[in-house]
Amino acid sequence: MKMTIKDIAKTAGISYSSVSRALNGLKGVSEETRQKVRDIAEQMDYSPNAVARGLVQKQTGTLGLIIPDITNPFYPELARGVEERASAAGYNTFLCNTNYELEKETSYIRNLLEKRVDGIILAPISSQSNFLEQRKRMPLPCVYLGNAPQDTGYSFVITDNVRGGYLAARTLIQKGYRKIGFISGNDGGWMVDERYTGFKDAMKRYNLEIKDNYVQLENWRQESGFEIINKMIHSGDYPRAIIAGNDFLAMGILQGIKSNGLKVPYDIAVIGFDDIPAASWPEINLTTIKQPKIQMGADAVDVLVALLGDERIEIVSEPRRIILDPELILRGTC
Amino acid sequence: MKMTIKDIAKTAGISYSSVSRALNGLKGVSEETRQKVRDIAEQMDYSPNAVARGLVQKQTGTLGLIIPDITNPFYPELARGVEERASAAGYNTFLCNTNYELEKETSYIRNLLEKRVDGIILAPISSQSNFLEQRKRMPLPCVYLGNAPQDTGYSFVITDNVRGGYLAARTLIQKGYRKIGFISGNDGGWMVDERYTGFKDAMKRYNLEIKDNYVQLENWRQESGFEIINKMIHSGDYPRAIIAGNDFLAMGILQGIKSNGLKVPYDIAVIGFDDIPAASWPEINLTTIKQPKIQMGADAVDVLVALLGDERIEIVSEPRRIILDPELILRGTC
DNA sequence: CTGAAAGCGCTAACAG
DNA sequence: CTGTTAGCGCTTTCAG
Repeated sequence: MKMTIKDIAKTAGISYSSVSRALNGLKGVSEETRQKVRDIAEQMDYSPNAVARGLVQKQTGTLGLIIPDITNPFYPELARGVEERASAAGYNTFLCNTNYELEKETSYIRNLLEKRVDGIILAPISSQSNFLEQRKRMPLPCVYLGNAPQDTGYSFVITDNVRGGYLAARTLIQKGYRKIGFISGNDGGWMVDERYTGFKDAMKRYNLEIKDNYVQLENWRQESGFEIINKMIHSGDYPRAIIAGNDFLAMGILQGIKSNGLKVPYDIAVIGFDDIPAASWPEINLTTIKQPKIQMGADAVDVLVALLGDERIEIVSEPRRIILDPELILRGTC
Repeated sequence: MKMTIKDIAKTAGISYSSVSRALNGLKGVSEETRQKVRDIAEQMDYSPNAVARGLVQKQTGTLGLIIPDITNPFYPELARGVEERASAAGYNTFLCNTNYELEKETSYIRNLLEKRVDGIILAPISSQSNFLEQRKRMPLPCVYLGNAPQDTGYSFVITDNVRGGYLAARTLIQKGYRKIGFISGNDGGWMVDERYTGFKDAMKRYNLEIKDNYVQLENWRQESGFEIINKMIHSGDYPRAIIAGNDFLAMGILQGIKSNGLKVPYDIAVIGFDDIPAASWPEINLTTIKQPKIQMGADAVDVLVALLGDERIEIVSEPRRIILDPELILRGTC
């Protein structure tokens, strides 16, 4: 049977509050009893009940990570970053896969609320994601990760997507490309808008025109990249360089280009976003704008923990906004 | 402030035990009061406290998933399978990344124990993984996933690795290859032994010799695949076909072969293991032995839930052993 | 059908 | 330094 603090107290012949003190390293016990208690605990293979503790302390030492799909290579690194940092900070992480379904996202939030997680890290699907818009406020400390509303009062950790878009475009422009296209998924999130804004900024800055038919905002499926570029090429009027909304899409585009007998980057250059692991494989070798994914995950935890700290001392904390720098990773596709 | 069952009771003017019954759909309340309670709960935005419930029921509705590395493309699908099924069964999943460190695995187990998870799904690093060997018994329902000891009394879900190894070898042999090598990581897990056994079986069955220098059991890093094949090729005596311990290694081998100016499969054929997503990308196009990863994850949850069911009715359950069929996925590398 | 009461395992005042 | 006591929010007998 599972041992409790009372069992220890009994065999030690002391009160169980003393046991609690001893085990938790609180002052108010002699070194002697402390050691005795520890010995007994060890020997009885005692395992403190975090559930009971959570009930009284109103802190569970757990947090929820909500992501669209762990199977999408962008998210594992994010998850790794948060899990690692969370664990180091004494938190356990609930993994929640929404499978891109808004409804699941909502139900997970409710679910995590019931489990009384201390906070939530949310990598949202789209801008409709926010619980907050639909109901009142998120009733729990929450930090947006990767994709976030910058104007509402929420904490977030993102990379500077505007700058990323700008960087991508500028790189292409400086390499001499003039006819530049932009192909991306469009889930109604904030991220795409930001990246597109950066792209537009650069084009404007260098007095280049953005042709409407060079811009396609559809979805994130790889095949969709294939099809779009294919259609562009067949139309006879296609850009000399393309910025893809993420690496996955870029890979589809790469395949589409090659399947038309064209060469990358000689006929069409491509630059992706995120720098998923595969981008660095020799077979792919994709130039891309890197997001520091593990860092982002870790930072999100730091932000959340800080928020929790504020809350504990009853401060209504200012939202913390962290915007990390993207990095151009030059490889073979541009 | 957070509402409790008592608040509801007060505003409804009834006892809080009735509220509990009403909310939990237990019999013993009139439809009338039940509806009233539900309305109030809804309107007060009541969220039941799973921690408190967990304390009394001694079930938390959570489970732990321990894996080496979510960043390794084999695991996300496993994780997806368990998370999805767990969620459907009413469980939340703690994600625990051991980063291939035995010590972390052990500390996570202790940690999960304290959190009073209902059970653990363990994708172990090596055969030393088992808590069980070191201490007495895993003090909690546990199912091994992917890599498991078949002789001890534990439940597990794996694919038939012996058959997988056999399948890989037979495929190669039937295609006419005679000089076949085996390159794999060797972490002291059971999986590699099983696959190698299958390989040996097939070679024996077809009266083929296994040359010692064609077998290299080192580690799982991709570069290691590159280096090993490189060395083999330079030695002048190299196999005409290679079975790789997993797809990642196979990719390294592929790169090594190409970097030597040799062609796949004409000069050397390659067959991998697992069928990670990248294996199906046109740029990789790797023939491989597929593990039904999502299925495995889901099955592991089913097994665990069954175990928990047994436990609840105080049955010492027989270990459940699920061995799934691997599948040959023929692509371009053999 | 409903209420009262005990208690899950622990922490946190409060006395001594 | 130590023990007593009162809950945390809920489920679950046990009476009524």
